[in-house]
Amino acid sequence: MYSPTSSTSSSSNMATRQSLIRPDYITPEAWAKLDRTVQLNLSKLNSTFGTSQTYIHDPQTDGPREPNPYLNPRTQTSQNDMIIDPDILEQERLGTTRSQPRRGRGRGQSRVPSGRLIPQQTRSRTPSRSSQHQFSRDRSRSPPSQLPLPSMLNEVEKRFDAQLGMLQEKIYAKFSELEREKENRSDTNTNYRGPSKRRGASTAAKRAARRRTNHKALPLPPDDDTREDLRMSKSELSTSAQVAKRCLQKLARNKFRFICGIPKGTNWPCSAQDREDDGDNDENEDFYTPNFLGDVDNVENQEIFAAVAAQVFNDLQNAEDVPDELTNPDHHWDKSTIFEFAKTSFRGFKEEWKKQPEIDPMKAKRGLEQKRLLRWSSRRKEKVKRLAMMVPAYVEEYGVDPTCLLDEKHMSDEASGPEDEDVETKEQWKSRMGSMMGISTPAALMNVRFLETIKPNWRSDELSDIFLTLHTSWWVSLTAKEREGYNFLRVRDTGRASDVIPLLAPFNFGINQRWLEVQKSRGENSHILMDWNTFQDPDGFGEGVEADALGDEFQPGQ
DNA sequence: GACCATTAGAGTCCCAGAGG
DNA sequence: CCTCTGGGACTCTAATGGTC
Repeated sequence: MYSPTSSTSSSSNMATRQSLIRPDYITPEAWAKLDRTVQLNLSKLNSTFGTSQTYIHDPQTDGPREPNPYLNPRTQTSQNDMIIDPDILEQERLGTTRSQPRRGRGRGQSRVPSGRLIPQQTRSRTPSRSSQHQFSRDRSRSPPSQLPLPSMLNEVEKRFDAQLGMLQEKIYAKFSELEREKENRSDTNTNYRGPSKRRGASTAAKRAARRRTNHKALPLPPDDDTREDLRMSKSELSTSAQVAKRCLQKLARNKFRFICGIPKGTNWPCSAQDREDDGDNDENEDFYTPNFLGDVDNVENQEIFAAVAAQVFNDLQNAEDVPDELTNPDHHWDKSTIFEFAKTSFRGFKEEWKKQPEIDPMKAKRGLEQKRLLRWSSRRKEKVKRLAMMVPAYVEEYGVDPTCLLDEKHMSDEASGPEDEDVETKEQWKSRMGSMMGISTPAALMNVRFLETIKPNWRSDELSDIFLTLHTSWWVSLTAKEREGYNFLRVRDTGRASDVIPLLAPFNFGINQRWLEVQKSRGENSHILMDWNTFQDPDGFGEGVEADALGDEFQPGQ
């Protein structure tokens, strides 16, 4: 790239003779005080990264073949490591010139002049222009090119044309999108005076426009603040946007599994190598394998995210395939949204991958424990719902309302397997449960499943009795047919108990005081038990019975 | 970003009833 | 008798939010 200070002359005289260009961010006073060398360097930087000063081409000092660098950016794109700022070409197409700094640019970046080339840092394999300039003296010692100058120029021109062709495709695609946005605007705003549709569009853009006419319009990028971006966190989204986000996330997740060839319920491979060693190479070689040792920034993983984004986005190009949840024009999402969702899925899959015994035995064990806790938790919640249904009957029979006692944390747990499979196998456990229920034949055992009730040691017999009364009342209320629907048999009083302390202190009467004394003497759970024995019994229960009896002459059990 | 607990929702299993 | 459908209970998966 030509710059005012990149004269072909290498003599120091030439350098000092050159007109040094003061960057406009340095005042003339400050400039005058600077060392000549510093001025030269700043001048070079200014010319390389942009200046607002107008440079008039002087054939006498610049040479007859050197173009004015700021007149036509296309003439400067013969380097592989440079790309054209798409906005520039877009402006050229529109015949407009940007006179204001671009929106969203930082202060320093806004100094970049219109029409300059921007370094393509991520792909650059050759030193940037500025660094080449800095080492121009070294370069001058390198052997001269074997190509004569006109051939070199032709070669450069060819490379430029090829690169420009690709860039134009991308730019016109973007431009077409902008056009579509304007079309949409013009539907609601008849005062729109933008370029007429299709005029000047390339063949590619026209083809794209024709394709679009057959497709359902996808959400456009937000042009104002009213559209909800599905990348926002769930709590920040409206209900409909949450539904859309869930839908798109699911599409990304399913596509992720699909292109990796790992259906739901299948373990993720430990590595690509393991997968190859697994046997059917022909089958596996078509699939991506995530690198779970890496994170979301890993190049291999990013490739997968990009593939997921591209394929999901492509799948949604047909109107028939777009789920209703994703057709709301008030929601914004695009390929980058799907890319982000693929990252989210990856994180989940990585956790899943880690929970394999061969990857992390401890985590695998913990994962199984988590699943068990989840099952138990959902059973406790279901139990509270059932007991709550029987409250009216309880009130009718005993005259007191037990609703305040019903909390999921205070329900006893029910296990569908042995406490420790290393001590007792599942079959042994089932056989033991069967014998307690009077079922001993293997054939009969085949058809039943058991839930072993675990006695919570912290709970008093009085509170346990109330829950049992409610539960029995619910069970009796069912028809024989309904009871048959519950194919789990509950086994009580097996001796299995738990010292797990609920994180919600019960009413005083609900506490097993002997257990509490032992726990307090140990001291290890004193921080959890701080507020235990501080909740006075409600009317009709525990000490509340006496108070209630004095007031209402009521006795429990009436 | 890892880890964990919680949550929503989908999947699975079993059964009953309707209809051919 | 077979198939389909719907419902309930239970289980599992994946997302989410909070904390570190």
